[in-house]
Amino acid sequence: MSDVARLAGVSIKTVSRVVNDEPAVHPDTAERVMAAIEQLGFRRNLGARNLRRGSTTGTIGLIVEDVGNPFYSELNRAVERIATSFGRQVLTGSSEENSDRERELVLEFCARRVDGILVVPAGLQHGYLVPEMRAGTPVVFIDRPAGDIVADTVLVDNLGGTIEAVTHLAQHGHRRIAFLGDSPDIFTAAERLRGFREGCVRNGISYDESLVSMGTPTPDSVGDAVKRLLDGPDAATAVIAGNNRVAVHLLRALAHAERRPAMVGFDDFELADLLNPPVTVVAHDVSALGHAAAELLFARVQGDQSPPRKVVLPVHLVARGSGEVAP
Amino acid sequence: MSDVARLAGVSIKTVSRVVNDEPAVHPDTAERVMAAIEQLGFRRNLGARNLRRGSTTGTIGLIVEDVGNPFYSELNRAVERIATSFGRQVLTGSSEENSDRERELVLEFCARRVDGILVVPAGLQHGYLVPEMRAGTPVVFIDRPAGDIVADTVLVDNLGGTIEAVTHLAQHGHRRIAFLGDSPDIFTAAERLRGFREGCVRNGISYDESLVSMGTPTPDSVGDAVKRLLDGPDAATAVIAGNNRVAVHLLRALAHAERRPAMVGFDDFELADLLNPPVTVVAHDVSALGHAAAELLFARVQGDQSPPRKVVLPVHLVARGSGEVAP
DNA sequence: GGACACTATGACAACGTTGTCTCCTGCGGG
DNA sequence: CCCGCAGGAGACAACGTTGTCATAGTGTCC
Repeated sequence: MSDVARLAGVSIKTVSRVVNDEPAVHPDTAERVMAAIEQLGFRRNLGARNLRRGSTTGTIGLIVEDVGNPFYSELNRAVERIATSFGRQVLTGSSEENSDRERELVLEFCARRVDGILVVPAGLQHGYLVPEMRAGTPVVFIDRPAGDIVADTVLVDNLGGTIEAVTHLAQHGHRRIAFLGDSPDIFTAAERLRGFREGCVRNGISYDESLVSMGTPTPDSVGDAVKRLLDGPDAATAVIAGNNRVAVHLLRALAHAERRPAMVGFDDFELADLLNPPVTVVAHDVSALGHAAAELLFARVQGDQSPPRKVVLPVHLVARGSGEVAP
Repeated sequence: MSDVARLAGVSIKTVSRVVNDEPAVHPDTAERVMAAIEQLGFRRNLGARNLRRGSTTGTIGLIVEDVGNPFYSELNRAVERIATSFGRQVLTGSSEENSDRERELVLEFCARRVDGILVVPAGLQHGYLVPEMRAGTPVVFIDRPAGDIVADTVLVDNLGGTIEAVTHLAQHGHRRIAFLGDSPDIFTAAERLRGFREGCVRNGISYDESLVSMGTPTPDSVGDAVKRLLDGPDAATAVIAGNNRVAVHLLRALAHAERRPAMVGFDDFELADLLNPPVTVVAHDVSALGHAAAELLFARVQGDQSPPRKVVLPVHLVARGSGEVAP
């Protein structure tokens, strides 16, 4: 900046005025300054600016499990859209479902003085956030609630969605329904399992623990579960996939099975309608999730001091075929 | 920081020494300082630190067309992985295939003094980058080359891949092959079209322009093209989808067609193997693309001054069924 | 002609850090 | 007893900006 000032023959403050479009600069002077800026390729240092102004940094942080997972990337996109409309940039990070990594990312973002943080929490302990939140960094939890603090949260109706899935299968005559879920440490997985149990109760189906398999989904783990649950005289005639990754592994495991059970997945996914049979899912609007969370965050950024809010977005069952086959 | 200093009864410089793990601080003093830090919830301001040290900001920028597209989110993930290994954070942005937006994002990132930029360029003019690059911000182009400057670039073998696709179809007896591509303004689309033409020549097929349809893929545009190209006496018996989005729309358009042509897609996608028939694709390793680009960028960040490099990653045809049906 | 308003500009401090230099204290060796 | 040296700590400037205040010049009005 001082280089520009020297070249234009003005003071550094005048350069500042020009780059900030402040009034009270003579057009001729402004033009000289602009020319100097152009010539030197000057670009103002936003870091220094933010430091001096004590203002916001114009960035927000987004932490998800894995930015490469289509579910989270759609979320990322929705968040980015809102952030852009508020003139903010987005710093992203993948926690890899590891609470230490989550913490590290959050604190790193705080040290960078992001204006706010959106997080799909991996851990259950968020006490470390208290000082940051007290210091004025708003935090909104997405898809899963905070572990041990009260904070803004946006969720989907995991319970209701899974109940709906069970009911749908029951209405098509299924009495033995299996449930394949992610690790029960994950809120959504636990909640959906709860919904499964509740759904069984409501539909007069006796809840059978031997038809439940929970755990981080891998091709092998899901394949084994399929063998175990869908074989034998007491085999399940229908199966619910607890999330999109379970669903993918399940579909692959079933591809070469002789007898295909009815199936409903939680989370919609691309091409679900083109499979054979098309996959019935409990769908929810991931964009809306990101949208709602980001809107809430920016309300906080702009000073909203109301009590922490908890938003639960609706889900709806999309019947495509796989869930409508008889036992 | 001065609050911490006051509380601990030391100078602000000593606090600095403690948070930087500098030697020559008495253990007792350090402990007092740590306690004060804990009590006040102090977190050092990285912006101020970077300003003072004149060092790197510890961030890199990544600009893609759409962070929500699985192709780019996988890229994002690969980049993030390398960035993390170099202790950097990633700022992401979606250009939406708009060159003005691309420029805006790049300049914004530069103003934030990112250590380097990875960009899937939307535009063809990159002269605006020259001052930034001269000022020391390395830039690596991903998936598409820079328009009018020489710069590091990582591409995939679009030409070879499409030739391979045509050859594959020709070997299965197809003589009338259609090509559905994205807008020809996009480098990869143009390159693949060139590969299509070259593939026809090499396989003794007369290149028929009426079997080509280029343009931003939408369900309607692809649906119309399908009707036009796959109907009538001179209809194509096989079709090549120029990228993953064309492929998805194409599959949907073909789902209810009476006669299904053979098909090969460029870009692999999840569940391609589970469709009926499974989709043959020209696959490439998106992670490797991000990996290579990020590695190259960090080499530059760390001072590599060698001439700009151009890396072309290989592709390979994955035969799954849809490309092996006879005319 | 002096008080006043207004325009255009600059000097200087401050944002929160850290690098450099200086200072103080205690200790061991001559 | 004095000197030098090392460990521990602080004063101060500087990073690149911008907010505040001051200043000089130019009309304008009574």
